[in-house]
Amino acid sequence: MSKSSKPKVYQGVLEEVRMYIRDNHLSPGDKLPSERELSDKLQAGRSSIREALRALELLGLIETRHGEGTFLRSYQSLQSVELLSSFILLEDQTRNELHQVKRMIEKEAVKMALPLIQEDTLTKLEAIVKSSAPSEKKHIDFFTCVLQQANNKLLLKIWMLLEEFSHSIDSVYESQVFYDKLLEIIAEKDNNALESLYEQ
Amino acid sequence: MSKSSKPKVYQGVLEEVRMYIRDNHLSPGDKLPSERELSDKLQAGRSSIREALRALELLGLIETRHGEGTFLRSYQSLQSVELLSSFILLEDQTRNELHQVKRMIEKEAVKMALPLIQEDTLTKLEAIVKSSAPSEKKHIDFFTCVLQQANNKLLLKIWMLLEEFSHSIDSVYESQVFYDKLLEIIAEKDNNALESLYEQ
DNA sequence: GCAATCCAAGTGGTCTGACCACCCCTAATG
DNA sequence: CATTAGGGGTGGTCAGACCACTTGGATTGC
Repeated sequence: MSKSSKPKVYQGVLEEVRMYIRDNHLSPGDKLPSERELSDKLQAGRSSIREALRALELLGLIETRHGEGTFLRSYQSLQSVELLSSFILLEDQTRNELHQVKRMIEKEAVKMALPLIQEDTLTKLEAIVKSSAPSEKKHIDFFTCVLQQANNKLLLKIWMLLEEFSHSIDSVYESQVFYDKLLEIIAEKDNNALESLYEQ
Repeated sequence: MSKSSKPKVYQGVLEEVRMYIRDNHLSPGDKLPSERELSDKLQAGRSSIREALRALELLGLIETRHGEGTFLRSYQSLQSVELLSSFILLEDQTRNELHQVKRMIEKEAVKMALPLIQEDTLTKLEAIVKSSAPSEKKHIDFFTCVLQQANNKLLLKIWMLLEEFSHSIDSVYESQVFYDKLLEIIAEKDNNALESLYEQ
């Protein structure tokens, strides 16, 4: 007759830990009680405690240091994004969609970076384009640089993940002419030309 | 002399499980090997297996049914959203990045969908915009529809993920005027106007 | 023959206790 | 006084034991 399943211990632990953090006003960097202590206080087996802590760790909410303890951690790592993305990509990585999304991000990254690009970055990009490296490395170097300028770590991370996956699936990169034009567009900060370049 | 810490078993298990899913072409709903079987195959204690599975469960990537087994699950919602939001307040920087990326995807999704949008979809969007639903639901409905038309499941998933994060943290949505204009742009399939609308 | 029932096997859920590896601090050592 | 050895605390891992729940086939009763 029951509809909802029995709550699991580790979920209760998550709740308790959260309250502990709130009630003790813990800030990033502060230490949490040890696993054995939590096990004691919360009346739960150490393994259940660990299941909860491991989950929090994977989410990037805490950090454990062997021999030292478990510490609260500021959430900026974007760690969970990485994991989630990789599983999302597992499901149906149709080449076309992947390629389309990646290309879109690259285009928009350039657009974001445009107002922020300085002379030195430009020379750096130029060097990359003119180098004799394989087109794959060239591509990665180029857009890594652009994305850094775009000043959005989240976007950078997403792009790197897509890049990695696309690398293991197919390897379609742009032509030399493409990069030349792109460089020109960046130098002149021409938004419309950028759009047209990516139209094709 | 080693600098990087020893990799933990449960992290290896995560990797293995991911590969297992890929190599066996598992789809959402399919069953994973039992904990004991994994423990056997991967040469790891059952508790380590469980730490990995619990983490995946918290992320909403798998579902475990007592007495039945563990199943792959299509990404629906983070079990952990409340955790994330109540635990840590995202840094401003990250928050902005999130918002920026999400907005960018929405814009590009419209662009992708433009050539594919039919009369009936347009009426549907119109209904959403004119509805009296809270702006949050309106936003989600609107872009879910757009993203479906854009015909790129990957982008849809990425967007849903971001939307969920953003939802638990801040709730800045667009104004009514914004949607009206957007609708008009879609009706007229005006790419340039779209860019300008999103400039601000 | 067919339906209802029961039970054993398989699975997740949890706890306990035992080691190991690692970090830190302190007391003994030189 | 500096160095070192050791002990205690902490996370990391494993093995084994139960329990609770689901399922499906064997058994039973009609």
